[in-house]
Amino acid sequence: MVLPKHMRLKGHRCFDFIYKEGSRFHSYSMVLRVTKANPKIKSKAIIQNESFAIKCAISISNKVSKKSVTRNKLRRLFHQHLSNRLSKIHPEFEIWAFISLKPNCLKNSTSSLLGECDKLLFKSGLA
RNA sequence: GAAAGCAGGGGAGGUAAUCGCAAUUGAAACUUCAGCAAAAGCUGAAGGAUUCUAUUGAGGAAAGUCCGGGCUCCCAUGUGGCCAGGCUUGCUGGGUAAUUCCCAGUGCGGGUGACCGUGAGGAUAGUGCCACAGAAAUACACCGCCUAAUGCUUAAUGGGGAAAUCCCAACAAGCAUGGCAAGGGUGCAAAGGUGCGGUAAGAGCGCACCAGCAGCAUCGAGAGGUGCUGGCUAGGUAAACCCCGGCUGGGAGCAAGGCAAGGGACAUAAGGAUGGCCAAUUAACCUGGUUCCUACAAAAAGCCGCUUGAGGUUAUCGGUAACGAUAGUCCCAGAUAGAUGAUUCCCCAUUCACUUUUGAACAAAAGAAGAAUGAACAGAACCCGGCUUAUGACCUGCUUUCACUU
Repeated sequence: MVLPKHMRLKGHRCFDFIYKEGSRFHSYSMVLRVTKANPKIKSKAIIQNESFAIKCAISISNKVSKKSVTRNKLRRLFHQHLSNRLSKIHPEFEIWAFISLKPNCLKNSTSSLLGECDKLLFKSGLA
């Protein structure tokens, strides 16, 4: 299962913004960045008359694995997990979240990775 | 029956269900704009983080980015020829848009064979290099072999002489001049190889066979094949320079490039004008601000390019084949922080254990309730054609060798 469209983060400017402004939460095998949304940066084409949601993105670099198959599997795993956890939450304003995996994350099993992800989400106050 | 060789097929099972994602078609509602209308509203256009419906949704290598193109932009460019430069370009003929690719052959090498491999012009155009070793590497005689020739010494023996330490001839031995390239040794390589003859010893010196070269005849479209004759033939390296033949505008790559919108504004940076004005502080210096000049970007965000193409597929014809021609038919991913996933039951397939029958046993056949598994390599990013590398189970065809039976 993949994240639905309204929960995805898009556009290069958004990522630049979150890299600069986001508050960071570290763990052994990943980094979570969270900010409030910056509506100025959003693409003009998108008209915001919807209820606010948490927008997520995941970055898995080539250093994690050179094979795109394993990267795809990790991405799908995280997408499914995040959509299960965060789809029911409706915050008062829009929040952007961004998880980047560190190169050593393949040493852990998938269930422990998801556990780490839950801890970080709790730490940041999202869940 | 066994062991092999070659060529293919086929690649997360199913016209399954539910949920989810991407693209597209259609419908509905919504939003915006325009027009009409007194108003409610109606009509038209556009839009997408809405809803519903339908269709489609990754590979044989999508990979490596090693070649060749298409396409796009920049630079150069009148046309033709010659020269220079560049090219791992190099047996022959064909195929292709093109190639370092493919097909069919030739030569050479490997295999009992089916078959496989092949970086296959020139070393007699020239220049260079060949360490170490070895006497000598484009030239030789260290060891060795030889006394036929010439010279010298000794000289059995024979002859002459009255005799002599005399003279003549001379078997044999030794030495020198010389002959040899057989053998030894060195080395990747030592003046074609093996054998017989021949010789003082040897040597293509002669002969036979083999290798190479040249000429002639003949077969073939050609690379080349076969036969005859001749003389007797000097290692390697051209991925050393080079010679010969062939080909050849250069560069960047879809983040190519184009369009729309927006704009020389705001902001930033460095300096100059020994400029003007203002401030600290009256003048000069200095510092800061402002003005003017210069540079830079936001810009990888929207749309196009973008997937109808040297396309797939079927039939017929031509061709040994690669491939080509004609006709019919089909439309089959197009994302841009980047879509293909998850769950479930049934069916199917394989394996395991189970039952029955045949059977001494191994095993074979049938059966149906059950369990496990549904795989390896691997993920499109402008598009094609090749090459290379990775890859589990299964299936098909042709051929070879060996063994057995008839």
